[in-house]
Amino acid sequence: MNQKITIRDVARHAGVSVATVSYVINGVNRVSEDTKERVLEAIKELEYRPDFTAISLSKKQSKMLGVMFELEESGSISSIFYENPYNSEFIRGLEFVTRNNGYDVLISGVGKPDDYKNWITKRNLDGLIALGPFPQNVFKEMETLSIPIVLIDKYGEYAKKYHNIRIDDERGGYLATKHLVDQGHTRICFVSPKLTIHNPVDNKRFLGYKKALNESNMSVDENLIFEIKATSLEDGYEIGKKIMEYSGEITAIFVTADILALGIIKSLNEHGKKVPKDYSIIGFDNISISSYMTPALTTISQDIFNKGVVAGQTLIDAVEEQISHPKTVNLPVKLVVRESTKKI
Amino acid sequence: MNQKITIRDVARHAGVSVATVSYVINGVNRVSEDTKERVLEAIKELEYRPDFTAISLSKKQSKMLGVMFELEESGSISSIFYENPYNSEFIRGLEFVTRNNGYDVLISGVGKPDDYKNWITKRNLDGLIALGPFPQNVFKEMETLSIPIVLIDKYGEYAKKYHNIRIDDERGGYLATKHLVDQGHTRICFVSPKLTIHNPVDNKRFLGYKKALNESNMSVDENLIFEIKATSLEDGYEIGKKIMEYSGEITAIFVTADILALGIIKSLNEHGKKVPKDYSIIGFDNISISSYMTPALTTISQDIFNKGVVAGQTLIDAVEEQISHPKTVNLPVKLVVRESTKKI
DNA sequence: ATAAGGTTGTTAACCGGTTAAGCAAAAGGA
DNA sequence: TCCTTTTGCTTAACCGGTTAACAACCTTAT
Repeated sequence: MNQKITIRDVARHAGVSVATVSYVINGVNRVSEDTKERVLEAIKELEYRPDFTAISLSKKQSKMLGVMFELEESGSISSIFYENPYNSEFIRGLEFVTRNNGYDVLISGVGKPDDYKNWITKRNLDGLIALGPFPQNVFKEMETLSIPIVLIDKYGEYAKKYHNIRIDDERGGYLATKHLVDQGHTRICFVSPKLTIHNPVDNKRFLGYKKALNESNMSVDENLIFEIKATSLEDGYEIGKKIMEYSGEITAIFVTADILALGIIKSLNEHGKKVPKDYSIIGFDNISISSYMTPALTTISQDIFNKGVVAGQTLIDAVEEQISHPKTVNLPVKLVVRESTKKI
Repeated sequence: MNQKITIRDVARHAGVSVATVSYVINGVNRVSEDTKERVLEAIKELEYRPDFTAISLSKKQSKMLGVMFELEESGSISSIFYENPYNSEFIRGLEFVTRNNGYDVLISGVGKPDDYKNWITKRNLDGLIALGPFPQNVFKEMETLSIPIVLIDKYGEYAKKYHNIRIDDERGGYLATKHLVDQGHTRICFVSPKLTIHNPVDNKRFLGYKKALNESNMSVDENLIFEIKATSLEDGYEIGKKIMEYSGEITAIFVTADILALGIIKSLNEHGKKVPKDYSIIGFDNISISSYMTPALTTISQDIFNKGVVAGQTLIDAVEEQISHPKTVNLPVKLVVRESTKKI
């Protein structure tokens, strides 16, 4: 390979010192128009491209942001991460804004306790986005990190220390349930990951579910709460079977992720049940395929791309010290009625 | 932040020189067991983590691999990239192997001609994977790059200079068409991106389509070739409308991507047509949702995760100089029969 | 005329690692 | 015994940038 062009080559070519070249590149106002032009000329002629690695080392910032989420035992990024287009769409929004600001994004998972800290330190990441659920202890570990952190869809005490981007989950839960209630349903399943203190997102949605029921003088029937292990097609399918095994009456299902709805519907179909004839079903997220399924899925829509954009912008602002105090952004949700729900 | 622990801290703490510490870390066999132990001890005590940035600078290798693909005009990564789970699944396989080898992967798009070269140089990427279609001139540009390159699903003269991972596209096209022919179909649509010299993948699949028809004494009817612009739900939907507008007879459809099939089916349904009653449809790729759609999609399956793994391993081998000459791997395809096709 | 300040540029240390070269002491060979 | 190797460790230059400190020159004010 032909030798790499360095800042020293440029300096020599322009007849100035390396410092001057550096100043020109960084827009430091210490150089005369005259020399600035000569330097710029040299840069162009030599096709000089500053080396990020060297810049990182001396400036102690890498122009790289990390995205962290749960990891499989295998050490592989959870297939669920990729299976659910929600995450892909988020990343797309994120990269849109980071790219336009000269940042690259690195994706990793939370594996062994110390792993991701290692990763952050080694790669000199400038900031971190925490996506998806992970064990509580990770948050404790995070405190020792000295880079800005943006949490996605997190609630709780620990979350207060960081920046937060989330949607109005309670309202989402409420809108979904209300829609079903308005259509005359009274036996409405709630399907979500386990409702624990560690899962406040779904707790909030559950709160909305409960609120809508209560408003119509109904109460939560514990038998209608179904728990999935992970947000995947497979898990949706499995929970669909469970629902089919239930002996009581069910006329509608509220699932906290569109992707789960797909799995559930397959299950129902295999049992000879039709949506929305036999069951109304409403999802959450409004991923792109939702409108292409048959039947098209009624769902609670959130602008996931935009969520990624806001998260990215917030993190960059924090990294570049435009903001210092923890900032929380609440994004709106709305009901999108399609074909999977109908009046009873 | 508490000062970063550097190799000099470790050296001081262990009472040796930095060189010795470096040798210990890199397993250079020049250090006595005794001092090695002291150094290791110091590393542990101080929780020292070598800085990749510094390593990159001096070793001139970044332990980062790039994934390059087409870019939207907006400068954003093509939404299609994320919309099609094919790509996500590939990346998942890729990251599985890179992660286990200490590499991180950076994703970018091909934007302005010079853009991605800039990116590669600036980030000191060790290797590159080229995914998805891009303009011919990019390949010419690539020649000036001095890092190993792995091409995914590429054919043609230019491809011979690089490593290639692909599947047996012709056989895929053949199997799909043969399946439909075996079921008694004679009026079979072929839906794919434009068949040009720049799109050899779909050309190969078309060859298989043609071969299967010819074997049964049928010939290609130009009217049954439908062209989509991009591999997206939206484009599938649009082409579905076109198919509905066609006045001649059609009983089956072969699409070169599952995601397109979803869009087409929606279109058909809106015109009151049912799959597989009115139309048999077969896809390509076997993405995860294919088996969860209604009807479940008959398709040509390729192991996309594995494709990512093989691509990653090949690139790493090339980077680490385990292989020098261009290597080509052909992965198998197979027919997966589900519900979207039936005997006429 | 001189001090003070602004403008434009250079020198050299530094970021945190790697590694060629050098050197002393121990081991091996004649 | 003396010379050559080997072993074990250190010194210092280097990777490609940034930036504090300094210097020379040119204005302007007093």
